[in-house]
Amino acid sequence: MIKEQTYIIKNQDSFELKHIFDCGQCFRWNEEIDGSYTGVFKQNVLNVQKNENEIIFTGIVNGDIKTVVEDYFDLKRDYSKIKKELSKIDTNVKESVKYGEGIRILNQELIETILSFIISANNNIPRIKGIIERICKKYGDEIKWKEKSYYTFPSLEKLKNATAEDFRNMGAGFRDKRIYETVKMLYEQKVDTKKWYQEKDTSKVREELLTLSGVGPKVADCILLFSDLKRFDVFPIDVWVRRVMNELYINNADEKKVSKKQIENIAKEKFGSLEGLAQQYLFYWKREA
DNA sequence: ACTCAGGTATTAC
DNA sequence: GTAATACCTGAG
Repeated sequence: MIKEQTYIIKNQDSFELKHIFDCGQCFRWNEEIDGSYTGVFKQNVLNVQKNENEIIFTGIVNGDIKTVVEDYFDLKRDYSKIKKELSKIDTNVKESVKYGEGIRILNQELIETILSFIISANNNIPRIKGIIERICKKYGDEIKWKEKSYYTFPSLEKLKNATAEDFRNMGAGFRDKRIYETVKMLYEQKVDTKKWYQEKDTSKVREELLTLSGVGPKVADCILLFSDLKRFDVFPIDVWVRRVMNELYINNADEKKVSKKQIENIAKEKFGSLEGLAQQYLFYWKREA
């Protein structure tokens, strides 16, 4: 049932709007003048507001809002425990965890995450967001709420007739062909995404992701970490992560000369199976602070 | 005018 | 295998 619903939770730990929506994992949440955030995911439009000790979720939601919120915001996971574990590693990680204590990794739809991060390549955030919005507006479903129109991220069924040129017209630039080809591959099921959810070995899923056009190592890791595949044993390496890892553990005078392999090894050794989350705290800390 | 931005694909050693 | 290079676009 799609209708306007409200859900309030009290005394929720590890939940800060800015940390969640501004830590680089998502592109479709925007801050309102009152400090709340509004976003679209799946078939939902949601506004999230945080006061003293309560968080208010309101919007047009498809299904039971409590279930939808708990799933999307990963509320069943014990972030306090994770943060405690990470804080033991060293003072740097401890400080980064403290800085981004309200981070939660969202359970975002796989297709949306794949295409969004293909668009993110060598691009900046305002522009990434603009391209995604235009694609949603053209191919997604409209949802009206409080006199405003929102658009869902389109299904493969909706996207399958779009040409590379169409994506170019959405402002995608040289990524047009990559989006087009990946949509085609996904639609024709050249990869079996359903299987990915059962596969325990993350590296096997990663290998298949890498066959998609526009998906390289960094984008693949972002998809594994930020989509509902939810793999924490990955370590997306971008310029910020390279910088912070070099500063903290390597100290090479020329940051660009630090090899990926070196960073990966240190990450695995120091952070183990929580490396993806460590990456996120470190990334947010270094980029914002 | 010129650099830069959550990298990837392509081409060259 | 690993190292350079081109690549849309628009904001600063």
